[in-house]
Amino acid sequence: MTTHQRPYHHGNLRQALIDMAVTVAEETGKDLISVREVARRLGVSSGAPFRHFPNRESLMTAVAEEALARLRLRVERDQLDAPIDPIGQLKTLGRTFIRWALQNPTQFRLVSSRRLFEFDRSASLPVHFDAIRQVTMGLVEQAQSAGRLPAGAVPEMALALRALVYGLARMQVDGQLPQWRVDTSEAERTLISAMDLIVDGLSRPRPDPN
Amino acid sequence: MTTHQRPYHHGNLRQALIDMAVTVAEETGKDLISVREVARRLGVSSGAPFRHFPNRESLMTAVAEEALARLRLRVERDQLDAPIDPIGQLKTLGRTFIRWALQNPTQFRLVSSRRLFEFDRSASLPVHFDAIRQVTMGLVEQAQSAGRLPAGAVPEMALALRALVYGLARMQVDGQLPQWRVDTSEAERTLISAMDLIVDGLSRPRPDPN
DNA sequence: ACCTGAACACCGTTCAAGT
DNA sequence: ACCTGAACACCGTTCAAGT
Repeated sequence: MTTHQRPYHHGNLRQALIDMAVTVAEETGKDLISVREVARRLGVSSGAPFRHFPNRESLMTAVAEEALARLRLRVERDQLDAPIDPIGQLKTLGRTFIRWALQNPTQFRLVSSRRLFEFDRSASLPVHFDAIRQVTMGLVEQAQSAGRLPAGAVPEMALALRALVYGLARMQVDGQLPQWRVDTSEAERTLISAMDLIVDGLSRPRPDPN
Repeated sequence: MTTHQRPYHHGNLRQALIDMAVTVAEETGKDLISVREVARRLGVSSGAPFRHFPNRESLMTAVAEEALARLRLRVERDQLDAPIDPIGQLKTLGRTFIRWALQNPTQFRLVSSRRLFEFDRSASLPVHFDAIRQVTMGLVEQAQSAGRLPAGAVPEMALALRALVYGLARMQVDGQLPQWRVDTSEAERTLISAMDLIVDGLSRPRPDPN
């Protein structure tokens, strides 16, 4: 009976701003979105976003927080179905990371490059980040004590393995794969198989159970 | 005898714009520099830069072209003094890349992320990029036929090794190392030793010469 | 409580006019 | 040939006023 005029109050503007920020970044291909454009696309005035976020940086922080929480969840969920051996679990971790990055390039860049907000000013970002890092280090440690990975400082090996998957994912997201003669359609396959190549090259055979 | 009033014509504005763009990016910590600020800092009008570059993107392309040419030169020069064996040469290549990235973070990000210009629209960027890629693949091939690296597709192994050093360098430049408990003062050492850990873990002993 | 819309100090880019 | 400076259509952010 009432005409569906947009109401004066939006209702859930905060979440809508977070979602629209990602959409706009994806559509324009620019990481630095315009708050005015986000507001425009949501049909609110240019000042409205600033009722929910003190500035653009804090809107970007909210986007990053949501994204990293999702990655952590996916890491933890995927580990439940992973093979029993630590090498297989490390590969699963790498796959989860690469797939998430390729499916959420905007959020991946935002969370990773941190140029659009202050990572440490967030309560949740360092916590989620560290949870994933602890999973990585735990698997490296297990693999080493099972004799499946060469000895060496755990944090350094974990850093190197993370750098490998981070580098692979970023090369794709940064558009470098065409220069490496990798077709977009087979990007994910190629990245995962490049990771496997390194992990398999590093890993020692399962010790004879006798 | 004449007072040193700034002359109407700058003389070498093109190069000055390229250099000042990097300086401003480094000082502000923002990759997206303002052309107006660059002009202001050089004491020219806001329109002057557009006599030398049709738009900001093309100024950034010029910065990237200069930077990548320098990296290529450094790669080629450093290879001359590298150890004779291909594993040592691969490590030297990785070191060159990591050091360059850490010493030129702004240019590294610009060249790598490519979000501020069109990589393929440049005549020189793809050429320099490919030169470095060919060096990488050549070393991988040599190492494999000497039995020092596990067998496997050369392009994939080269991609993986590049991703490793790219990832390591980017983690530092993106400010992630504090979360990995790596102190800034020892960043370079740590990254290089993480790379060595992987390359050593991958490499097979030199075959007995008998 | 939340939103509007004018205002301010910025941008990138253009272009007629100056040297 | 190269540079100036006003102009235009944008920004992020603030804030009095509206609902």
